Amino acid sequence: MASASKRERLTAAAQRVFHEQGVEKTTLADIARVADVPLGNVYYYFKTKDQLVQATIDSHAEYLGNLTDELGRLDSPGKRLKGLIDFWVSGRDLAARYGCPFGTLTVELDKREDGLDQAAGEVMRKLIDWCAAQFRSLGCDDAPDLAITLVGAYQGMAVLANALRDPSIMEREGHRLGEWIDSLG
Amino acid sequence: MASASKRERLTAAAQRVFHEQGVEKTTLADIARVADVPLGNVYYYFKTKDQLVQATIDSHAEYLGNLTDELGRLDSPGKRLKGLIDFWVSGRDLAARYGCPFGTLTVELDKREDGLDQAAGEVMRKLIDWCAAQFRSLGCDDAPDLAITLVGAYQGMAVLANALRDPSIMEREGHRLGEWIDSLG
DNA sequence: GTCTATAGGGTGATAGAC
DNA sequence: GTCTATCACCCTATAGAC
Repeated sequence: MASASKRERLTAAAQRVFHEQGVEKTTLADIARVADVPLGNVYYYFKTKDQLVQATIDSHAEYLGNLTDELGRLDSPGKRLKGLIDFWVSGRDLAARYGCPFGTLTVELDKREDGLDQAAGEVMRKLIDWCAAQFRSLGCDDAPDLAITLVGAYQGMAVLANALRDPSIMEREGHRLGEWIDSLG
Repeated sequence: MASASKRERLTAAAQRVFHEQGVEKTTLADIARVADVPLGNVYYYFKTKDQLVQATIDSHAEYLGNLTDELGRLDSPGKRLKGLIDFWVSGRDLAARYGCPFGTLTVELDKREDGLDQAAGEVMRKLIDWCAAQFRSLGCDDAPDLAITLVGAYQGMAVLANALRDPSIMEREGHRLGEWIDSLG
């Protein structure tokens, strides 16, 4: 179906350009050009720019859902958490240039109060809850706090890798987090 | 001097509004209104919007410089680092609503490549270097890495406190960081 | 469903009076 | 030094042909 394909191309383009330029600086013309769709046609698929932002949040949520589903097949909670860390580190070059694809979007949307900020926060909470479940399986009684520490460490290392334009920060911090997980199991 | 006062009012207004709304979404009219200065007059003090962004970065750098100078008077590196953590935690309510005042600015500017991104990165590096000096005084041989971990932990907790609109995250994480510092000394 | 043309509103920046 | 008026441009969104 050609229309579904165009919608997907627009969503993918929006996700990429929002990450590289930020939401506010990005124009619908930017997204239309990257998606190779005429500008006026964008409005057939998304009635407002905010709907493209919502589609981007949904896309991140779906991607994270698939990722945690896959990690869930690993046979121990420690392996699952370390698998998540490996995934984060594998994105170090992109994070060093444009920041965490989902974190920077969340930070930008959090300055608003129109619902899109909460939508992004819910996706973040879902990831934290998944981590907390793994820590609980490891036998930790302060699992929710440990989940905050883990996801916070990732968001923080992404901010610094981005600010200093240094992906190796994420390798070293990822390694440290891996040893931390091992020390808990 | 009235002109210096207006310049300061514009800088302070820019810093506040950039934090609350983000740089891209903020108009010069927003800043002029908050500073109580007529719109056209802004251009007498700052020839472009980017110069207001640069003034904001300089203001953050000066504030952080004053803070580390004050903390430097404490009589042990452990107290200095924990003093920095206390300062971070004391800003938890603002961070939960709008993120770290300097971190969110850096994240937004890092999507550019016009020099303002590097200017923000240098201020972040200065803070990390100060922390590294404290860890060195504590006798740690991987002081630079520990500094990255500490500042990264702060940036990360600020992102999560903001995304989840929960300042208590910064209290708990701040407490954890304090115990971590104690365990090193 | 697809696309062109354009409306309508707002933005950064400037010219020039005082 | 201070401020008003306004330009020139760009953006989101719509109307309507095909």
